[in-house]
Amino acid sequence: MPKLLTAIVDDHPIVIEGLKTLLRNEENIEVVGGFCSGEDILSYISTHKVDIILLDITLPDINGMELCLMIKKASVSTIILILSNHTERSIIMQTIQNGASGYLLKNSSVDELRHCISEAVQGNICYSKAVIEIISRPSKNELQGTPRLTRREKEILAMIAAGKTSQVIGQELFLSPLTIDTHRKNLIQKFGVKNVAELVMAANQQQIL
Amino acid sequence: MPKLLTAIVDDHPIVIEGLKTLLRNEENIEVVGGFCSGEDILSYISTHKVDIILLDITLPDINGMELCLMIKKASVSTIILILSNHTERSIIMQTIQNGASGYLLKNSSVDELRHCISEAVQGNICYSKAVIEIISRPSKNELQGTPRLTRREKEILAMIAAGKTSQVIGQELFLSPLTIDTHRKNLIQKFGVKNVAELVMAANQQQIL
DNA sequence: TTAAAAATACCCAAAAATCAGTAGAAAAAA
DNA sequence: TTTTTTCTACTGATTTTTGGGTATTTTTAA
Repeated sequence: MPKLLTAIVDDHPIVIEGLKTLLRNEENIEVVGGFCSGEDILSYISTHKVDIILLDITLPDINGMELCLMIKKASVSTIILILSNHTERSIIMQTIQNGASGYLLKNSSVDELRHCISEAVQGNICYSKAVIEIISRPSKNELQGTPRLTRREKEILAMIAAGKTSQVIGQELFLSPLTIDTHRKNLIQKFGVKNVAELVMAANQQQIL
Repeated sequence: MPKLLTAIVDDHPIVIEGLKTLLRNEENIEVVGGFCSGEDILSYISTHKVDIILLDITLPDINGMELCLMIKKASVSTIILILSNHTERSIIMQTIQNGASGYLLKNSSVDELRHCISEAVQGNICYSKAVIEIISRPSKNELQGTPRLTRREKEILAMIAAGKTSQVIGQELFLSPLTIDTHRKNLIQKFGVKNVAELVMAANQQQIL
């Protein structure tokens, strides 16, 4: 079985060296290079085959999330594992959406890295424990500040967010536009916001929409 | 090693029976019951220990995403695997955020189900192949629909989303409110929407805000 | 069954947003 | 340096929203 050609992309050369050392003992992995910028890795993969890329989010020229997309565009079969210190869920989700096969924090154990690599080469998506916690956790936070909306209110909120005016909503629901105005008013009050722009924003943050 | 106590929640009894049959041969799994509603499973777990719940999204009384949260609130240690036909990424992401440990489509193979269960009991999050494709595939919105915004437009968009009116924004940026109106108009045009509600919604979906 | 919550509908007035344009100045790109 | 884009600002008319209320009916829950 041929070794997995692995590239490391990180703006800190020390991190690259550390990873190289850690992976030196892995039987099925061969580190083909360390790269400090998005530019570098993109130009490398245009001429060389790479099976796995360990990718940081913070890079000098381009952010790792977008780089993900570009790498995948250049080479679909290359597996990307994010190795980052960023703990925001939005970033994690974005990378996965952009084609990454996993996300690990930099303090992950070698075991976790090994496991994620093996899962990833099988076509799975794999997160380190700490990342799973992040993904699973914030729902509580967001749920607490969430006002309880009635069925009608949720329905109308969605229609407002779709850009419909009170008149239109009234027509579609066979209600008086004045009723919709009342619901709109109540929504704005429940969320403690000033207008629909802020309302839609808040509803989005609380994942109601 | 004790068997994993497994509950099946689905509004179609046939699906429950099918799963029971499929899992009958599994050495480490014992199906403790099939439940047709959120109510049923919630009342069951209040008095019985359950290790794994195979959960459908479509249920008569409550949707599976919210049920996830409620189950986790009632019993943190219970592992939830979603078994659904819904293929929208937003639903998949939502369940994971609400504490599910995996998501499989109903046409998944038993092998996949087995693999996901074993990953899940180890504390990992696991998706079936088809689901990974959905997660990885960038949505139409994201591929084409993101308009290029100027610095000023981004700035003003954020302020609009914060619920500020043109007057207020104008004051804060030392610009005429009429200028802000123009920017607002351009934003609405660039996004191809009708008003700020839809604008904020679109900006959120495209992760600009 | 009775109380509470939700859904419905209205009034008035002020504030804000939307539509449909034009247009000069400044900054960035070619 | 020229061209293009961005940023700025305006007119004027119309529509919509927002803020302050009230009030009846229908559901839902205790």
